[in-house]
Amino acid sequence: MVTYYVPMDAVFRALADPTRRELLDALFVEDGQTVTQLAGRFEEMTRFGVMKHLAVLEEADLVIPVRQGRTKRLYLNPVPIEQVANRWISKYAERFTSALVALDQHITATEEA
Amino acid sequence: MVTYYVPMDAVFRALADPTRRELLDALFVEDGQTVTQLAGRFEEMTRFGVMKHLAVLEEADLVIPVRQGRTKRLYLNPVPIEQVANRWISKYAERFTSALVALDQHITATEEA
DNA sequence: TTGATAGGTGACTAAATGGTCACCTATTAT
DNA sequence: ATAATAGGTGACCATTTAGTCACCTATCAA
Repeated sequence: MVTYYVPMDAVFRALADPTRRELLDALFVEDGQTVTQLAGRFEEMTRFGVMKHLAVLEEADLVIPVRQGRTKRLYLNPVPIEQVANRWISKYAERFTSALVALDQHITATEEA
Repeated sequence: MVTYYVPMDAVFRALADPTRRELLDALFVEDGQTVTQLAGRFEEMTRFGVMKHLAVLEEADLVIPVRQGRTKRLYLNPVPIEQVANRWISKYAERFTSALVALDQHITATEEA
Protein backbone atom coordinates (compact mmCIF):
# COMPACT_ATOMS: atom_id res chain seq x y z
CA MET A 1 0.00 0.00 0.00
CA VAL A 2 1.28 3.42 -0.91
CA THR A 3 1.12 5.30 2.35
CA TYR A 4 2.53 8.75 2.06
CA TYR A 5 3.00 11.24 4.81
CA VAL A 6 0.62 14.17 4.85
CA PRO A 7 1.69 16.75 7.41
CA MET A 8 -1.52 17.52 9.28
CA ASP A 9 -0.19 20.92 10.07
CA ALA A 10 -0.19 21.93 6.41
CA VAL A 11 -3.75 20.64 6.05
CA PHE A 12 -5.06 22.64 9.01
CA ARG A 13 -3.25 25.72 7.77
CA ALA A 14 -4.64 25.31 4.27
CA LEU A 15 -8.20 24.93 5.51
CA ALA A 16 -7.94 28.06 7.63
CA ASP A 17 -8.54 30.43 4.74
CA PRO A 18 -12.10 30.93 3.45
CA THR A 19 -10.95 31.48 -0.13
CA ARG A 20 -9.17 28.15 -0.10
CA ARG A 21 -12.22 26.40 1.29
CA GLU A 22 -14.24 28.01 -1.49
CA LEU A 23 -11.79 26.63 -4.01
CA LEU A 24 -12.19 23.14 -2.58
CA ASP A 25 -15.96 23.55 -2.70
CA ALA A 26 -15.75 24.65 -6.32
CA LEU A 27 -13.73 21.55 -7.15
CA PHE A 28 -16.18 19.45 -5.21
CA VAL A 29 -18.95 20.66 -7.50
CA GLU A 30 -16.86 20.26 -10.63
CA ASP A 31 -13.60 18.41 -10.33
CA GLY A 32 -10.67 18.93 -12.66
CA GLN A 33 -11.14 22.63 -13.38
CA THR A 34 -8.33 24.67 -14.85
CA VAL A 35 -6.57 27.54 -13.11
CA THR A 36 -8.27 30.21 -15.19
CA GLN A 37 -11.62 28.55 -14.73
CA LEU A 38 -11.18 28.69 -10.96
CA ALA A 39 -9.74 32.19 -11.03
CA GLY A 40 -12.79 33.31 -13.02
CA ARG A 41 -15.01 32.54 -10.04
CA PHE A 42 -13.38 35.20 -7.92
CA GLU A 43 -14.37 38.66 -9.03
CA GLU A 44 -12.60 40.30 -6.13
CA MET A 45 -9.23 38.68 -6.66
CA THR A 46 -6.73 38.45 -9.49
CA ARG A 47 -5.50 35.21 -11.00
CA PHE A 48 -2.29 35.58 -9.02
CA GLY A 49 -4.02 35.60 -5.70
CA VAL A 50 -5.95 32.48 -6.64
CA MET A 51 -2.74 30.82 -7.82
CA LYS A 52 -1.11 31.42 -4.48
CA HIS A 53 -4.01 29.82 -2.70
CA LEU A 54 -3.86 26.86 -5.06
CA ALA A 55 -0.17 26.48 -4.25
CA VAL A 56 -1.00 26.22 -0.56
CA LEU A 57 -3.67 23.62 -1.29
CA GLU A 58 -1.21 21.65 -3.41
CA GLU A 59 1.38 21.75 -0.66
CA ALA A 60 -1.14 20.27 1.74
CA ASP A 61 -1.90 17.68 -0.93
CA LEU A 62 -5.54 18.66 -0.83
CA VAL A 63 -5.46 19.28 -4.54
CA ILE A 64 -3.58 17.39 -7.22
CA PRO A 65 -2.39 19.15 -10.39
CA VAL A 66 -2.44 17.40 -13.75
CA ARG A 67 -0.73 19.27 -16.54
CA GLN A 68 -1.76 18.74 -20.14
CA GLY A 69 -0.28 21.02 -22.74
CA ARG A 70 -0.48 24.57 -21.60
CA THR A 71 -3.31 23.95 -19.18
CA LYS A 72 -3.32 22.58 -15.68
CA ARG A 73 -6.27 20.82 -14.16
CA LEU A 74 -6.81 20.61 -10.42
CA TYR A 75 -8.28 17.54 -8.83
CA LEU A 76 -9.63 17.26 -5.34
CA ASN A 77 -7.84 14.83 -3.04
CA PRO A 78 -10.06 13.92 -0.09
CA VAL A 79 -7.41 11.74 1.60
CA PRO A 80 -5.83 14.42 3.83
CA ILE A 81 -9.22 15.64 4.97
CA GLU A 82 -10.19 12.09 5.80
CA GLN A 83 -6.98 11.65 7.77
CA VAL A 84 -7.51 14.82 9.76
CA ALA A 85 -11.06 13.69 10.46
CA ASN A 86 -9.94 10.28 11.66
CA ARG A 87 -6.79 11.13 13.56
CA TRP A 88 -7.83 14.33 15.19
CA ILE A 89 -11.42 15.40 14.87
CA SER A 90 -13.10 12.09 15.61
CA LYS A 91 -11.81 11.94 19.15
CA TYR A 92 -13.50 15.25 19.95
CA ALA A 93 -16.64 14.21 18.12
CA GLU A 94 -16.83 11.15 20.39
CA ARG A 95 -16.69 13.36 23.41
CA PHE A 96 -19.47 15.42 21.89
CA THR A 97 -21.59 12.32 21.57
CA SER A 98 -20.98 11.30 25.17
CA ALA A 99 -21.84 14.83 26.26
CA LEU A 100 -25.17 14.50 24.46
CA VAL A 101 -25.79 11.15 26.07
CA ALA A 102 -25.02 12.62 29.48
CA LEU A 103 -27.37 15.51 28.74
CA ASP A 104 -30.09 13.12 27.69
CA GLN A 105 -29.64 11.06 30.83
CA HIS A 106 -29.76 14.19 32.89
CA ILE A 107 -32.99 15.31 31.24
CA THR A 108 -34.53 11.89 31.62
CA ALA A 109 -33.51 11.71 35.26
CA THR A 110 -34.91 15.20 35.87
CA GLU A 111 -38.21 14.37 34.20
CA GLU A 112 -38.57 11.26 36.28
CA ALA A 113 -37.93 13.11 39.50
CA MET B 1 -33.32 24.32 22.31
CA VAL B 2 -30.49 26.77 22.71
CA THR B 3 -28.92 26.92 19.28
CA TYR B 4 -26.18 29.48 19.11
CA TYR B 5 -24.26 30.51 16.06
CA VAL B 6 -20.67 29.40 15.85
CA PRO B 7 -18.88 31.06 12.95
CA MET B 8 -17.07 28.20 11.24
CA ASP B 9 -14.48 30.60 10.00
CA ALA B 10 -13.29 31.32 13.53
CA VAL B 11 -13.11 27.61 14.25
CA PHE B 12 -11.00 26.85 11.20
CA ARG B 13 -8.73 29.76 11.99
CA ALA B 14 -8.34 28.69 15.60
CA LEU B 15 -7.45 25.14 14.63
CA ALA B 16 -4.79 26.31 12.19
CA ASP B 17 -2.17 26.89 14.86
CA PRO B 18 -0.29 23.91 16.31
CA THR B 19 0.04 25.52 19.74
CA ARG B 20 -3.69 25.95 19.95
CA ARG B 21 -4.29 22.35 18.94
CA GLU B 22 -1.84 21.34 21.64
CA LEU B 23 -3.85 23.36 24.14
CA LEU B 24 -7.02 21.55 23.11
CA ASP B 25 -5.23 18.24 23.41
CA ALA B 26 -4.03 19.17 26.89
CA LEU B 27 -7.58 19.99 27.91
CA PHE B 28 -8.75 16.76 26.34
CA VAL B 29 -6.44 14.86 28.67
CA GLU B 30 -7.36 16.96 31.67
CA ASP B 31 -10.32 19.28 31.37
CA GLY B 32 -10.74 22.42 33.44
CA GLN B 33 -7.11 23.40 33.81
CA THR B 34 -6.17 26.90 34.88
CA VAL B 35 -4.30 29.40 32.74
CA THR B 36 -1.02 29.00 34.63
CA GLN B 37 -1.35 25.25 34.54
CA LEU B 38 -1.66 25.34 30.78
CA ALA B 39 1.05 27.95 30.40
CA GLY B 40 3.37 25.72 32.44
CA ARG B 41 3.25 23.10 29.70
CA PHE B 42 4.94 25.37 27.21
CA GLU B 43 8.60 25.83 28.01
CA GLU B 44 9.24 27.79 24.85
CA MET B 45 6.53 30.36 25.35
CA THR B 46 5.62 32.86 28.03
CA ARG B 47 2.27 32.98 29.78
CA PHE B 48 1.27 35.90 27.59
CA GLY B 49 1.69 33.99 24.39
CA VAL B 50 -0.42 31.16 25.76
CA MET B 51 -3.07 33.62 26.93
CA LYS B 52 -3.36 35.05 23.44
CA HIS B 53 -3.90 31.59 22.02
CA LEU B 54 -6.51 30.89 24.67
CA ALA B 55 -8.29 34.09 23.68
CA VAL B 56 -8.50 32.87 20.08
CA LEU B 57 -9.86 29.51 21.24
CA GLU B 58 -12.45 31.26 23.39
CA GLU B 59 -13.52 33.44 20.49
CA ALA B 60 -14.11 30.33 18.42
CA ASP B 61 -16.03 28.93 21.37
CA LEU B 62 -13.78 25.90 21.41
CA VAL B 63 -12.96 26.57 25.02
CA ILE B 64 -15.21 27.88 27.75
CA PRO B 65 -13.81 29.95 30.64
CA VAL B 66 -15.15 29.60 34.15
CA ARG B 67 -13.87 32.16 36.62
CA GLN B 68 -13.72 31.37 40.32
CA GLY B 69 -11.98 33.84 42.55
CA ARG B 70 -8.66 34.79 41.11
CA THR B 71 -8.38 31.70 38.94
CA LYS B 72 -9.91 30.86 35.58
CA ARG B 73 -10.53 27.34 34.46
CA LEU B 74 -10.80 26.39 30.80
CA TYR B 75 -13.21 23.75 29.63
CA LEU B 76 -13.22 22.07 26.29
CA ASN B 77 -16.30 22.61 24.15
CA PRO B 78 -16.53 19.91 21.47
CA VAL B 79 -19.65 21.40 19.83
CA PRO B 80 -17.94 23.63 17.24
CA ILE B 81 -15.63 20.81 16.20
CA GLU B 82 -18.60 18.54 15.81
CA GLN B 83 -20.34 21.15 13.68
CA VAL B 84 -17.36 21.61 11.42
CA ALA B 85 -17.13 17.85 11.08
CA ASN B 86 -20.79 17.51 10.15
CA ARG B 87 -21.31 20.54 7.98
CA TRP B 88 -18.07 20.57 6.11
CA ILE B 89 -15.73 17.67 6.55
CA SER B 90 -18.22 14.85 6.25
CA LYS B 91 -19.06 15.64 2.67
CA TYR B 92 -15.42 15.19 1.67
CA ALA B 93 -15.11 12.10 3.80
CA GLU B 94 -18.00 10.59 1.86
CA ARG B 95 -16.21 11.20 -1.37
CA PHE B 96 -13.16 9.55 0.14
CA THR B 97 -15.22 6.47 0.88
CA SER B 98 -16.61 6.33 -2.64
CA ALA B 99 -13.09 6.76 -4.00
CA LEU B 100 -12.02 3.72 -1.99
CA VAL B 101 -14.97 1.75 -3.25
CA ALA B 102 -14.11 2.71 -6.82
CA LEU B 103 -10.50 1.69 -6.22
CA ASP B 104 -11.60 -1.63 -4.82
CA GLN B 105 -13.86 -2.26 -7.77
CA HIS B 106 -11.07 -1.35 -10.13
CA ILE B 107 -8.70 -3.77 -8.41
CA THR B 108 -11.28 -6.52 -8.39
CA ALA B 109 -12.07 -5.98 -12.05
CA THR B 110 -8.37 -5.98 -12.91
CA GLU B 111 -7.73 -9.18 -11.01
CA GLU B 112 -10.59 -10.89 -12.76
CA ALA B 113 -9.35 -9.87 -16.17
C1' DT C 1 -1.83 44.81 56.18
C1' DT C 2 1.61 43.08 53.68
C1' DG C 3 3.03 40.05 50.43
C1' DA C 4 2.39 36.50 47.17
C1' DT C 5 -0.33 34.63 43.50
C1' DA C 6 -3.56 34.42 39.25
C1' DG C 7 -4.77 36.74 35.68
C1' DG C 8 -5.30 40.91 32.43
C1' DT C 9 -4.01 45.07 29.31
C1' DG C 10 -1.72 47.95 25.90
C1' DA C 11 2.27 48.96 23.41
C1' DC C 12 5.57 47.20 20.72
C1' DT C 13 8.42 44.14 17.29
C1' DA C 14 9.40 40.50 13.96
C1' DA C 15 7.72 37.43 10.90
C1' DA C 16 4.15 35.41 8.11
C1' DT C 17 0.35 36.08 4.98
C1' DG C 18 -2.64 37.77 1.32
C1' DG C 19 -2.59 40.17 -2.52
C1' DT C 20 -0.99 42.86 -6.79
C1' DC C 21 1.95 43.84 -10.70
C1' DA C 22 5.44 43.65 -14.45
C1' DC C 23 7.23 40.46 -17.04
C1' DC C 24 8.37 35.78 -18.84
C1' DT C 25 7.75 30.91 -21.04
C1' DA C 26 5.35 27.46 -23.38
C1' DT C 27 1.66 25.88 -26.01
C1' DT C 28 -2.02 26.41 -29.38
C1' DA C 29 -4.57 28.70 -33.21
C1' DT C 30 -4.64 31.68 -37.50
C1' DA D 1 5.38 33.29 -38.50
C1' DT D 2 2.46 35.76 -35.55
C1' DA D 3 -0.71 36.34 -32.22
C1' DA D 4 -3.41 34.77 -28.57
C1' DT D 5 -3.88 31.93 -24.57
C1' DA D 6 -2.63 29.39 -20.10
C1' DG D 7 0.19 29.47 -16.71
C1' DG D 8 4.47 30.80 -13.84
C1' DT D 9 8.04 33.84 -11.27
C1' DG D 10 10.05 37.36 -8.32
C1' DA D 11 9.69 41.67 -6.31
C1' DC D 12 7.03 44.32 -3.72
C1' DC D 13 3.52 46.19 -0.23
C1' DA D 14 -0.09 46.22 3.49
C1' DT D 15 -2.08 43.79 7.00
C1' DT D 16 -2.35 40.27 10.30
C1' DT D 17 -0.33 37.33 13.61
C1' DA D 18 2.67 35.43 17.21
C1' DG D 19 5.14 36.67 20.76
C1' DT D 20 7.33 39.55 24.53
C1' DC D 21 7.47 43.02 28.09
C1' DA D 22 6.30 46.51 31.58
C1' DC D 23 2.86 47.29 34.38
C1' DC D 24 -1.74 46.82 36.61
C1' DT D 25 -5.84 44.66 39.32
C1' DA D 26 -8.00 41.44 42.16
C1' DT D 27 -7.94 37.69 45.26
C1' DC D 28 -6.00 34.85 48.85
C1' DA D 29 -2.70 33.77 52.73
C1' DA D 30 0.45 35.08 56.69
